[in-house]
Amino acid sequence: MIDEKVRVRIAPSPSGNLHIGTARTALFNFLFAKKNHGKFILRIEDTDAERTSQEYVDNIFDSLKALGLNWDEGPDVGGNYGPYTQSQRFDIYPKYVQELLDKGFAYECFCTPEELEAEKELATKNKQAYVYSKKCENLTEEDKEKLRKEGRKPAIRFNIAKAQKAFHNSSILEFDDLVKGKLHVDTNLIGDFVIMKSNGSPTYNFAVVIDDALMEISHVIRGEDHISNTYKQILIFEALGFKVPKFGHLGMILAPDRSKLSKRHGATAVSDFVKEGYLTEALINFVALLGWAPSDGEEIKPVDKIAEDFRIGEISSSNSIFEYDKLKWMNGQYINKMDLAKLTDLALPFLNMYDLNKYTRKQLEKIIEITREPITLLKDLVYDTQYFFEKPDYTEVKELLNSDLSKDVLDKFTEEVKTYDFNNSEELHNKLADFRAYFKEQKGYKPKETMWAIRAAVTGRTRGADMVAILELLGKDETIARIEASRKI
RNA sequence: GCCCCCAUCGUCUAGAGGCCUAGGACAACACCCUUUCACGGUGUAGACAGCGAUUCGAAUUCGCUUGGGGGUACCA
Repeated sequence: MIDEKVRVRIAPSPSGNLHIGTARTALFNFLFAKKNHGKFILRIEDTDAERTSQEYVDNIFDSLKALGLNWDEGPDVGGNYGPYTQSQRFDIYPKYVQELLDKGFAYECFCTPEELEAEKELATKNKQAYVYSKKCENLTEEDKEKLRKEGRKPAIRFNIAKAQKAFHNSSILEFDDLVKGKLHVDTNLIGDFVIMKSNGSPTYNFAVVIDDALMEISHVIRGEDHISNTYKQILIFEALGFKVPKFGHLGMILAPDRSKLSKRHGATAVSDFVKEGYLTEALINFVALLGWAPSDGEEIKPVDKIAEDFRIGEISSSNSIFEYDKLKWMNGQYINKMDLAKLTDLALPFLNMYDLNKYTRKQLEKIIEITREPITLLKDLVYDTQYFFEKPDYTEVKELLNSDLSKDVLDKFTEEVKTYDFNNSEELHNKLADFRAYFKEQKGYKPKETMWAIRAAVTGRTRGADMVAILELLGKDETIARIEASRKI
């Protein structure tokens, strides 16, 4: 149990729709906050105006909400530490840049992109690690004045060595990661990085620190791609006299081919998954299992139950591969357990190519109820419910319908069905059972063979929902019409 | 190139020196149930990357190798 005031955040950059990996990071932050009675904060990091768009901001909001990851503070709900959108915080950064400049932990750099590029090329040529040369570190006022007259605008760089020396004994910087344990790096290998661009906007590593410090973030839980940033950030926290938060780095989610999960692997954004018919409940549950395991072995459980059982130190520190098989299985589980009315609401939009007015709401719910079982995605419903809305297509079952067995069965069924009461499902069920039994005894036809013939005639399929329910939904007239149609092919 | 992280069945994982002839889940396969598909049930197959070291004893500790991932921007 962590006793101090817990404040965690998710800080997505709106340069794309909410990625499933970001959703997982958000989830773990959310779980950590819930478990420790802390606050979960949403901050939008839109410093890079070039790649940012409002559409993505909206997508992030909607996706997080759909997943049930509600935030306590954020751009829309506000809070005492706002604004929660980085671009609206631009006026607060210069003050801290100046402080770093004054303390000697930062300096102006007039290097041009070309000069920097040359340095890098030289390092590569000599097979050396590239580290910024610090050639602007000791520029005199005259030098700077001269450069400024040339029209050069300086960027501000952070002085790694100076900060390291001020707060640590050696050049090795170490921190205790919440999930990975002790992590370290030799700060000599970190170049003096830019904290404020020459155009006056802060860079990511600088803005995060200021924001996290001012928002009093206690624990930073994020992907391990940020480990190398952590060292830079720790040094800034220290140089500014801020309390350094605890860090926890999660393994990454990889595609089945072990590369970064990207668009070519299919859906990557939460909204893409939803469009394919994944339930947000299943998505969030599945993603929780990537790197974390429930103590009771019960894998299917809602987020609030997961939160009770969550311990950050038990998260796996390795990467995990995103396999769709288990997600699909889990989605199927959720589809079958979900409240029918709710599921119908979610399913109907997927069926908008059909004339839904053919049926009452009650009947539509019935259709969903009897077709939900074998599906793993909501969009599977399109195919599986087709014969309720359209005339059957017999091409797949032509051979079956023309078999002697089918002819026998349908000869008799055509006559018998006229006597059935379609408004009495129990009777219908019994009549069909008798019908199967009759052919079993008389001809030795297997029950399923008898049913195949009927199913094929009525739906054009050999697989599908419960026949009794199908017959009821279709009604006597339509059933008879379909059987007659099937006999003419 | 350099730096960092990681390493149990195909995949997600349990496992924190003897409970492990390594457990579960998904996927696969077989059988049962059954009006089909599915669900469910039962079962089969399937892993401690390799090599050293420590120890009476190692999946669990240490080192090396290999493999995978990440970082190396005036992107976030």
